[in-house]
Amino acid sequence: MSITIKDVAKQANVSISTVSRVINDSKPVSDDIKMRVVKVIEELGYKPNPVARSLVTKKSRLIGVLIPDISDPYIAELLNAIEEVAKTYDYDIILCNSYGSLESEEHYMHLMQTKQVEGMLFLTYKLRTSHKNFFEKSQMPVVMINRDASELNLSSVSVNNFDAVRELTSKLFEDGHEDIVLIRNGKESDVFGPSQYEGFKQAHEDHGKSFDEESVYNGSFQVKHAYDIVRGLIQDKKVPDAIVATTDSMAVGAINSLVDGGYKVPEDVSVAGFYDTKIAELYRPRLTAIHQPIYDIGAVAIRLLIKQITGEAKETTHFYLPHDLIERESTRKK
Amino acid sequence: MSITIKDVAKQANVSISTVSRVINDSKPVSDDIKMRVVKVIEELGYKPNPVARSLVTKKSRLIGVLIPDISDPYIAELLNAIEEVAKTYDYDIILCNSYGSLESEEHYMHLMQTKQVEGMLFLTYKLRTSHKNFFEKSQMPVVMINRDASELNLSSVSVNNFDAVRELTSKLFEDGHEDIVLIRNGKESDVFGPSQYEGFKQAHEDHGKSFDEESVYNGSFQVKHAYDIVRGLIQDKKVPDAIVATTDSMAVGAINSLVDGGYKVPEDVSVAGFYDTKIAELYRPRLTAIHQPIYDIGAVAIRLLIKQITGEAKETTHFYLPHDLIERESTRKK
DNA sequence: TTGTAAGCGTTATCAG
DNA sequence: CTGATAACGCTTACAA
Repeated sequence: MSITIKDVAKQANVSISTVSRVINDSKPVSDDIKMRVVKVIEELGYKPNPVARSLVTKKSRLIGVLIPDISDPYIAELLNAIEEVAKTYDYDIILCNSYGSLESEEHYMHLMQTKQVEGMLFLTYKLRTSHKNFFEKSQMPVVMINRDASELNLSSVSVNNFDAVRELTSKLFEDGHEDIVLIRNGKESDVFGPSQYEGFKQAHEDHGKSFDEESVYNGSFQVKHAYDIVRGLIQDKKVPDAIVATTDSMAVGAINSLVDGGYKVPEDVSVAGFYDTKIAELYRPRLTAIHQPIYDIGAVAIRLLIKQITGEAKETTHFYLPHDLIERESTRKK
Repeated sequence: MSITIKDVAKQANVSISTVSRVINDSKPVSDDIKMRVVKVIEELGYKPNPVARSLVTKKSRLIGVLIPDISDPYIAELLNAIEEVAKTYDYDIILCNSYGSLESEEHYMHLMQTKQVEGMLFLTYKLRTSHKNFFEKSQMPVVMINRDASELNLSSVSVNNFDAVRELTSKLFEDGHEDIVLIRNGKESDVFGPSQYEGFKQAHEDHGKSFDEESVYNGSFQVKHAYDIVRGLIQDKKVPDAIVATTDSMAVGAINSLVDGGYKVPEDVSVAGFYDTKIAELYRPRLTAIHQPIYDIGAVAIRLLIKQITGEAKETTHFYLPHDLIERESTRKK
């Protein structure tokens, strides 16, 4: 039997409403009574029962975070930020890992509703109609990560993927590479796919290069996939000058494949990654990559969500956070 | 205004108790009434309010998971398992990331209590008295991960770290290495430190080698730390034949340091890791490492916890899961 | 400024 | 088998 507001009231010789008032300081309470109550609370070690509280206030102080893969280092770092700032606002996180399966996502979206989370952070590999429908129906505050969700009339935060890929590709052209291949997350996945694709194309245009659809490969987030794609390239004797991967681990997969096939990186082929997760610095050669302010993306997203929950933010907005091009050892000037 | 049990009762022309009964099928309800109610529930899309439910049943269907670092790949994989099996039992996870800070851990442990989680999974770098006190007071079911917690009278699951290090070190001796160094997580951290240390020592004894305290270095979970330790070794011209790191990323840090210092791995020095996380296969040279059934550890832990919650498991037990020695390219026979 | 009492949406007890 | 009704612990009008 835990100790309740009643116990405190009795012990302090006041009504429970008074106790409630001092807990929330929602209404004026005379100083002496307040002190008395506070003292009793301390003595008894009373903690308000959040469940009872939620029942009446309809607020759970819970935020749902729906992501496709916890073990993705990018997502892990995001989570660090989310968790940390949520804590400072006294919110807790309910974590849901969908493995990218739509079924799972749907399951969780409903769960969130019934669990009365106050808002949710959403990161998906592929955005679908059923997501859209859900967000429209449930009036729950949502912010989307790593994707511009203005089309859904949702707030979101990400880097500008178009610019990032364009910049990275351009840099490679400027370094004297002619034949560049893009390995991106499966065609299916259009999280940031479209604009990355466009950025890649744009860079060709910028440098007066002809663009060939064939130079874009659709991998997946799996390392092995990138590995296999490059192995295919080697077998077909279509090894390019440079490879842009839209994930650090895909870049690593590509490099491994190249090395296993007898090529040197960056001497024979330049390879660049995306995100700049820990492995970029850890792997040898160190990865040239687009650095994303991952922690900040998470932090901005959760703050934005909390503002929406409290009503401080009304309009939906999209935040683009700045990225950087970090040159390391996996690319070179020709 | 969400739809409640009352609405269903009214619509179906029964009392709310009847509705409650069909929801939980806690008591017999005649078939026709049951059908009527079910139908109304479907039509109205009624979902019981878990908060109200919790208030009366004192059950939250929430499990707290307290860990020191989400972005540690080992922990991320653990989380995958935890999350996945929790879902099948219809529990949700509240995730708390302490960054290894005791203060944070204490904060969260109390939070768990007030949030009425039904049980918790606990993973810490260092076990302290205040943890012990907490677990004793709160009668909450707890299972400890990666550490034998029998001394706290708590259930736990891990591999046998003593055996694992002993085996790995022995293998290195058998391969002809003489001078082996152990780089483990900081001395402070005694998660698995003591028994790993003992295992290392035991291997020396097993092979009739003299053991020198000096061959044990206390790093931290940080890659950089391992890197620096090895750099120090190089500067002091005390480069050993082989290095055992108690973490894959520490092994990578060690190798990087060696390579940057002009040594070849495994030609000059053999380096072995621990855990066998993704990077072991990704990095070149591929890491020789102790493989841990990480997913299984998580899965067993959460199942055990749930059993404790439901009362199926009464006794506290410690599970040792089997490990493997995976030989790859970062070590060699001399 | 303080207290009384009516909920919040369920489950559970107890009659019928 | 079914229906009132009392909790659960708290917030919040409404009175005093």
